[in-house]
Amino acid sequence: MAIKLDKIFDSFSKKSIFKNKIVLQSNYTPETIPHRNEQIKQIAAILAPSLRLERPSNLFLYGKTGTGKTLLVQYIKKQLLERAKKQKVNLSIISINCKLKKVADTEYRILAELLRQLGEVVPATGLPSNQLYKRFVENIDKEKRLLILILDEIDEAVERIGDKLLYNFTRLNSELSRTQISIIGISNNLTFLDNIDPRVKSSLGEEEILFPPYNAIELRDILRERAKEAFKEKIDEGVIAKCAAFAAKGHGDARRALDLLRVAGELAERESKKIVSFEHIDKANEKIERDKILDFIATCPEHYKLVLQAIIQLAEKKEKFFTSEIYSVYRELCAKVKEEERTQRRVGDIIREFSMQGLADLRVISRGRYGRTDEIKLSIYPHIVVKAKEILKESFNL
DNA sequence: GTCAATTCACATGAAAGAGACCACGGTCTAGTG
DNA sequence: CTAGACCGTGGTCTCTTTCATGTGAATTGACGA
Repeated sequence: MAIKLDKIFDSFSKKSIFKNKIVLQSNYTPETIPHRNEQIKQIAAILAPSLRLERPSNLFLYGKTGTGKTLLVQYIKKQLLERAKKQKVNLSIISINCKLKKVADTEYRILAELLRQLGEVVPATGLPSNQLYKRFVENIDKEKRLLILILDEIDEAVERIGDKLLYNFTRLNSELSRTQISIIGISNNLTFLDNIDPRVKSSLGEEEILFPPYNAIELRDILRERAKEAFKEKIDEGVIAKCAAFAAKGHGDARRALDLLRVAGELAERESKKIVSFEHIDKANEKIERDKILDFIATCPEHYKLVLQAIIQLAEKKEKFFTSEIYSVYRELCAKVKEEERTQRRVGDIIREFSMQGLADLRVISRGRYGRTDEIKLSIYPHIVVKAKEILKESFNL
């Protein structure tokens, strides 16, 4: 065993094809951000007053995933803080990602996370949230300063907990005597502002900036720049183009493109190749997809697995089927495994979740006199289904 | 033949409950001087 | 007298159930040509 591992470690450490892999990770902030000059200028102009301790307008950024919103805001945050330090301006910027599960996806957790970033110790649960709110207000109002609050992916949070908290935040300035606060909201959902409290909308959207998706050419520039940093050898232009094309086919998601390149690099490395080739991109694309799905399956709760098992069983017999069919197969499975069955209402939600995760295609169809139901289709590749079945089999040791 | 009403079989939404986890303050114990 | 163990209360969070309401087109049946 030891010898075997040694071998693997050797081949691994001997010749990495990466010079600096971090560059390809999504949380990396590069020196330059191509094709976003317009947005940088706008945001910088809007936030500039903060350096004179004047409250900048609230700002709302929206655009699809991987269009550089978060990246850009983090970049400007860094610059602003440096500048503020130099000019001795009491400026604080805290940013949280409202989507992070178990971190900031509820009202309590958002407040707790904010407080933590302000240096307080907050228990994970147990306190009433209005107490946290009070503590938050007290904390930021301790001394005169300007606070910029970056709420990343607020659309996710509002969907879960409503716009009450957001409303409170926008009204916060009237509660504060010393500190001024402004909010930067970031949303992936383009229509997010349309269905929230109009008071919040007008306040939060004092300034709005749209991030359009990158096209293939822009993606190529981004990739080329990062690849130069990340890899030892120069990456073939064709490979980069292919990567870009893959990502552009979606909706111009730069994060995806970078992931693709990184995983392709890892694959090439594992094969002890010096350069990344076309095939690696294809394989990487597949691997990312597969890992995502299998990981979800492996970690999802028991009854999700049972429902999925039911879907897979049905999919072996026919292509499309209805909720009720899944439910009856699911009930049989529950009986077999001696699990208490969930209601159809619940199973319907689980199936919806699967479709969100890209495991199934779900379409509401009306069969006229014969009712209305969901038509479901398994939408994972056969070779992944095989793996999925293994995982499922193992997890309820049938 | 046409057209609106009916009807089916769920979807979808809202609310609320169960049970796990946790903080806090009060009370009870045991150990100390 | 005091530190720590132990309780009860009240809070959040996730998963789930219950109850209520919504929905789109095939079917039905009334109606007029």
